[in-house]
Amino acid sequence: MNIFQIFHDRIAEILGQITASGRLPALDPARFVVEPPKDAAMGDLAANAAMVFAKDAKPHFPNPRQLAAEIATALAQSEGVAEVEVAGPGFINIRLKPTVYRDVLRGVLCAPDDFGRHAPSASDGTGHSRTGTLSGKVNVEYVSANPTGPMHVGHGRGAVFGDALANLLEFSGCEVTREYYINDAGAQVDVLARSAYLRYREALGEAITIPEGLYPGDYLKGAGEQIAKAHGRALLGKEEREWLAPVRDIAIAAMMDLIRDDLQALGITHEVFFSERTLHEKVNGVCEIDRQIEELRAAGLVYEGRLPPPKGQLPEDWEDREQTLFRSSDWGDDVDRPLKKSDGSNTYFAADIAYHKNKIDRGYTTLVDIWGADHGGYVKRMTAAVAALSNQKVDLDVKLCQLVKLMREGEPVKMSKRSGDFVTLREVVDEVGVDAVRFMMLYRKNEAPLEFDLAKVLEQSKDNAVFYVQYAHARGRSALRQALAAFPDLDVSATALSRAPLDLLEDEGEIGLARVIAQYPRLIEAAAAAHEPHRVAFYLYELASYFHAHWNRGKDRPQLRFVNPLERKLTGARVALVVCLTSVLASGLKLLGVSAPEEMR
RNA sequence: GACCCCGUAGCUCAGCCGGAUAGAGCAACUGCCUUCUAAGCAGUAGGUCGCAGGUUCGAAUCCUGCCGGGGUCGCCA
Repeated sequence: MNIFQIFHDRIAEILGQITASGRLPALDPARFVVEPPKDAAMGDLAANAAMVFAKDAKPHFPNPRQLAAEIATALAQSEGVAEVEVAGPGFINIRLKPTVYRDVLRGVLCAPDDFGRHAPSASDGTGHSRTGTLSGKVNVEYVSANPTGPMHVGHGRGAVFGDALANLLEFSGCEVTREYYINDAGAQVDVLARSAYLRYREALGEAITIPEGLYPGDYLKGAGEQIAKAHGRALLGKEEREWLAPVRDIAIAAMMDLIRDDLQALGITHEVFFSERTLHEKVNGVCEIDRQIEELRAAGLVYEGRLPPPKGQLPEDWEDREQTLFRSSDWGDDVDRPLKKSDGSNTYFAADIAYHKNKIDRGYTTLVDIWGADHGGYVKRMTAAVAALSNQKVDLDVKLCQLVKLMREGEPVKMSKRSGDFVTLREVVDEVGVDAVRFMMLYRKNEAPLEFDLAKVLEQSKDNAVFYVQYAHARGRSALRQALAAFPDLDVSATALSRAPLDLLEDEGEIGLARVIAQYPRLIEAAAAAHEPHRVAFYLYELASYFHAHWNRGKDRPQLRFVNPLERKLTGARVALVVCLTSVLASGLKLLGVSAPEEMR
């Protein structure tokens, strides 16, 4: 039950009636919003419809306040409305009867897991929000780290972000596929293979030194042993071109096992692992990438031509030559982009075109790619490509995650050079736990840089948002346990709680809590439409803070406490409220992939 | 040189397709509590929203140009 949605619909209906009376043109209801007012003293809901439509209404309503007044009058008759007033330049402020919040709470109690959820319904029109489509098949591609070593902290951010976004979209009614694009083609995996080959020789007893340019990490020892196990001494002394492919296969598989373990430690699983190499594999002499290029050429999107040299620092080996170009500048990119390297092989972009075409062909209506910020320069061409490939039918939203700066007590953590590596994601997860990592990485906009303080996230204090939110949940669960201790026969089943005398919830703090709870569905919809899971984290913090503040008032005023051994009915009503609260906290935490503990001890 | 992201309180950051007096936490200052409702509570103070224009009834939000920080810039993925 989304009260904001309900009143948006009602106001749209009233506007429709005014239109029918000939005093307004037909208007798009998606243009106005119903939102919580700036200040709770102004009421429960605020609508800006009269101001948004001021221009259209001018002939019959010279100023927005007059239109607002007419809407307000009609709205005052509406169910659940206590009072409507026009304020400021033309806001319509609605004060609700307390029964509305009781209905909301009962809704939560009856179906705690579904509050805020949008069923994957068909075309009832409600799947479309004002900012994005919240229905249909969505592919979220995230992590997609090169299979050349364990994940580092930066990868972790994209991983957590993508996973939470996927959860959020699923909860909002989309059919979501979580996908990992394995960059298992190209020079980097050859370097990996050469590095693994050294480890293979090492596993067979040779003393090795790892030259500059190869991966020195210890994590390749396992791969070396696997190669030794599979091939014995057979690969020793052979030419690289003989051992490269088999070694590479084993090394990549080993690295993917490593990465999958890292992801598992973060609670992340993908449904699809898509191998870039499959796009390069030739069938009857033609690979998927070439096939796509030729299709695009036939469609006039690919041509042979020259590119002006890049301004600024000119690459040393720049040579002006004719090459195969994708007409991305026709679709919003700055210049056309090359698809072939000088040696005739395909560029990464060419492979990515084929890959995204594959996703389009699998029937997704929205594609979301999660990339590191260093790939920012790549966004336009990919967006252009998807637009061209799908004839603008499919949306691509690329979300860039900024880098993570690891701190400890405010001091930057030194990157360990020990294994030729940085601080791995696994080390961080092992040190502070998956909940802290996930929550903190989501407690920031994706495009803002993130400082992650290893000491702070373990603090058990209000300064630490993870703790604060989880504590609110634990505290709520504890209240429920206390109620059961005071009234052992108290029925806390969903049906019983939904029949609790909620009209006894009269305190401003209780009503305020209900008000924030009622905002959850709206928050979810907005966060999902904007592809911004961080909003969920901030909402949870706010909800927790309302709860803690109310709880603290009970210290001085015991009559406000949730459990009162002398007041069975009142305790029942407050327990119902607390169950609503913990349900919403648990629901939001689940979307973020963070646990909702029963206690913090 | 071009493109992308960022610039909001001393610090770290929110601010939901333009909306009412720009918010929170930390730090600072002032009180309160010394608990059994568990790792404090309440309050005060603090901002030319980088700068300058523009769009409009209205701009932190949209547009343009600067300034500052970061990133990227055929044949790395």
